[in-house]
Amino acid sequence: MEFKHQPTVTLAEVAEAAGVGESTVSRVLRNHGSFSGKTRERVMAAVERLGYVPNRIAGTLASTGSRLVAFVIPSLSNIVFPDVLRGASAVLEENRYQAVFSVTDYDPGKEEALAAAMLAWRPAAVMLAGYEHTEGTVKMLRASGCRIVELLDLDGDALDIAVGFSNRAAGRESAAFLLKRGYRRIGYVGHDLNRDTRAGKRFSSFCETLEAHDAPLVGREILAGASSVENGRLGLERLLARTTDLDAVYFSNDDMALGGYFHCLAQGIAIPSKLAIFGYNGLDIGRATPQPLSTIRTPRVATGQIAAQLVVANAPPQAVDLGFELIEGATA
Amino acid sequence: MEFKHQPTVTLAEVAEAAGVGESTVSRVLRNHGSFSGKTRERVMAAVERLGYVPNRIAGTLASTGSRLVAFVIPSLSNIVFPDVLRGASAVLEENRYQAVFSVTDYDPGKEEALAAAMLAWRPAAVMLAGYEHTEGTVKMLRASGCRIVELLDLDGDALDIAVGFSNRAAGRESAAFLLKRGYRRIGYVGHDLNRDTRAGKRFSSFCETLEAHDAPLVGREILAGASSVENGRLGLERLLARTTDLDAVYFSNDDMALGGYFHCLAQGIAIPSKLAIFGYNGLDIGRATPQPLSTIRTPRVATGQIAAQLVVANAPPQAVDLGFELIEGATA
DNA sequence: GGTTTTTTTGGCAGCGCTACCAATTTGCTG
DNA sequence: CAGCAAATTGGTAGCGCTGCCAAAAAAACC
Repeated sequence: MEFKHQPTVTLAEVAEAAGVGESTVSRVLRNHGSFSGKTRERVMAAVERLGYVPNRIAGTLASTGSRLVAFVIPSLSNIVFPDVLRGASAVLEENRYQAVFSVTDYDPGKEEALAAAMLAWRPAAVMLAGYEHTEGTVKMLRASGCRIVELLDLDGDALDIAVGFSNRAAGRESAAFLLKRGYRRIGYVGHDLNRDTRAGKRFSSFCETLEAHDAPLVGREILAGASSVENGRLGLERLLARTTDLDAVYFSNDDMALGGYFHCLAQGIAIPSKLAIFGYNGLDIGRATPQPLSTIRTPRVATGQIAAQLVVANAPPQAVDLGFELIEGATA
Repeated sequence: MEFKHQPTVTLAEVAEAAGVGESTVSRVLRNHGSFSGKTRERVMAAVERLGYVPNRIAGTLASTGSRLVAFVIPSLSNIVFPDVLRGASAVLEENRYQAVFSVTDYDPGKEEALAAAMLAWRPAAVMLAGYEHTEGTVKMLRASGCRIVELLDLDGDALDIAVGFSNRAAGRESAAFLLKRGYRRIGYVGHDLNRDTRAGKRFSSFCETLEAHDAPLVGREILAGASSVENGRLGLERLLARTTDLDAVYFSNDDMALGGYFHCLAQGIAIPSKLAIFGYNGLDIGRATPQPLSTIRTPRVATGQIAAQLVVANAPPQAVDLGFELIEGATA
């Protein structure tokens, strides 16, 4: 079966059927401008009768400014981004905006290509992760005239709107917490940092903080793939095989940390007395493990919500710091 | 700062700058129709020079059929749906389609409203979860003339295309597996089944299978909220408090099952000798727990991929069964 | 060189809607 | 009931692009 367009009902046909002008139908449907009660009823009756569905493509083209919001996100596997989308989509739906998205796989080149494709839809705003974009991407976005929202990072200069928190501060506070608890021989298990630059920022300020307190990082294990529970488990296993006397390990995020936690459970390594574990993100699952995971809870859903609200309200350029919360947990 | 449209470069301006006609620019840009090599170069040079970004809104309006694919999904918290989106978006991006989405929160009324909003964008296809839609939704979709893809369920009649697997079969096989292992006093812990009808189908065929083998369900605990690790833990705790001598528990999905698993770990309940645990979904995390989770692995990403491929290829109506895989694991 | 083909090109009418403006109707005031 | 303001309507020119058609240019052929 080849695709066949149904004969679509147009606004003009509704106008005809209702015995009014096209612009009147348009006004009624958008509830914009003035019209009498009976006109409204006649139009609505015709709409109902014909099963009219407005064509937003045509509407958008004719009017200035669209109600599309474009998300260009690195991944859908990392729960962070579905969470952001979730927060944003609720707000956007309420305001009759439509979300469109594409996934870059943490590849800046792909980000540029996808951003270009997105701009072709003339969105009201483009939402991106963080500040690291190619020159081409920045130039394009700037030239597009649409709002630009950078999410989940505040360590840098925003192009327009930024919503999130400081990853550097998160790394710093994580380190400070471990030091305060008396850990001195600290290691790191993480995933590919070149791609996930926010994890990279956390890691570097984590290390700096350790050094500033004369307890430099003792060992690290960086795994090539994406973050995952299995990689966390594998990473900790490797790190422990190589580095002795570790008393705490910082993970690039909770997925990885849970992997490490499971490794300890499986190997009978006492937590936190023998080895402390600290994560990042504050996933729900970390609250339900036998020992709650020590981590930093990030405002992922709120980031999406606030970002969407600012776009809907067409707010002035600004950086909104939503902060984060350190969860002491029981693994560190 | 109020939103201000930049003076946008149009195709007509590019044509002017390149010294060719509008249709020639259009042909070159879409690589469609014929044009000479030098024309191509001149056009591309002008595009580059002016920083022209095609307007897909206008393009879609002018041509027949759009390259938008609409997803109307129940949730972004349940990893199932991000996984489906992930699979689909890769295929769609390769084919220059654009994904748009909205979230129903498992509310059929909201699904209807959002589907209507989606149709206003005249998508090439609408992708929905499962078969349970309101009469209004079905009528609208049918009338729209766009492709309809129902995902993750095959127990029912497809409107057009369906991609997924049988949830009833999954429930049946889960029960058969537990019975084969010798468990006879089996309980269930699940989340709200009215909303998640696919979980409901699994549960009912699970129960039927147990009854057919003279080992009817011994107890159940249904939690009001969404599925989550914490609810799974809480659910199992409640069920155990009420029902004695259970030897196995079936969970509505892996999130819930992990919660149950953690409860057992925390309470020192030996798995599987004292209590067996069986989940559903086959999340990666279940492979990394000290004892791998016994579960059914569902082809979530593949569901998205295949669905997208069928839409892109404009395939005839069909139901594609991708099956599932029973993971024996070590918890049952 | 003169045709006949084939390839390349430009013009222009929409796609379905919104924004603007002018026309019409209604409501009030004195 | 004239006289004017306010509320309601319809007409229509685009929005930026694609698809069709006919014209022009290039290539192929006798």
